[in-house]
Amino acid sequence: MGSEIKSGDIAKRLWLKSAVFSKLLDNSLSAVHGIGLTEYMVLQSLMLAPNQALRRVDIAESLARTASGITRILLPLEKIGLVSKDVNERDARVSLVKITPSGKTLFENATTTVNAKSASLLKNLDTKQADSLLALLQAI
Amino acid sequence: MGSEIKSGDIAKRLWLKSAVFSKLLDNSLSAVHGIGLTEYMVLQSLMLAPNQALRRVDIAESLARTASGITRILLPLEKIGLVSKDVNERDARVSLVKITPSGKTLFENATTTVNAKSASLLKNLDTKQADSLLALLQAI
DNA sequence: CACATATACTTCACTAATCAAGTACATATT
DNA sequence: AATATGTACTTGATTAGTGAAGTATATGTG
Repeated sequence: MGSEIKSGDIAKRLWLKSAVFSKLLDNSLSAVHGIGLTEYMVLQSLMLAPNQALRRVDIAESLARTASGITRILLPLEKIGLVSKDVNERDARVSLVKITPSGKTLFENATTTVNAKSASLLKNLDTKQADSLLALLQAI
Repeated sequence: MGSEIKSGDIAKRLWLKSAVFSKLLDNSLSAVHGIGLTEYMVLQSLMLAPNQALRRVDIAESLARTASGITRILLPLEKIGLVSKDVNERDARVSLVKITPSGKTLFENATTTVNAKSASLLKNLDTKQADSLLALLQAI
């Protein structure tokens, strides 16, 4: 049953490539926009959300982090005004997070950086291969 | 130029899937074998090396970590006897790392766990898709 | 309604990893 | 040979993230 072996190899490659990509993307984002990759991903979750607001637990869920991790990430983001707190009238436990106009602007600019850097990291792949890779990553 | 956008999506998916996979693999390894995923990857680097010995800088390079990170990872691995220090007569700066017999045994067992867990995480993919994904991850 | 259980979030203590500085040794240059 | 530069590694301070415990609020059940 060689397919298990192959699965292990896929997982290890995924681990390694992600480490390389994350480091380079993180460096680019920090240098140009002053936020890290995880912070960027938080902003993206908020941008994709209906009303551009989410509960902390939902951000955690969507990024495979813990609630406490999200609490810590949001502190500086709020301090520099990229996100803001919003109350939920139905449930006083939740403190909704909303992306601010300046958060949106920064996100759009940062997205340009992420896309450009990613393209340079994936320059070995032709269009068909890139489509295929994206589809496979979405399938798993 | 939509290909940049796609590249960004690939990078983000890679980041997210790797987080999910790493967490689950790490949990399985810790529970069953008492080592983390990074420690497992260090052992793998040593297993694949000629003579099953490597310099710290080479381990760091092969795993996309820093030298100081490797120093810290090796401490407990040496303490529990999975690796051992070896001197290099040509160059007194380097302290070679060698996998021990018990390190080899543990690595073989841990590999079974990694492969099984990975296969379960990739069960959505058929053989052809898995081949394709592995090839693409190796190409980038 | 009262009470048990569940959920959202935060805080504390800890872990894994980084970067920068320091030490020891090696290699090249003069 | 003396000195400068480079390389391998370690250490101290810091950062990002985790897990467990605590607080506050909500929901379901006798």
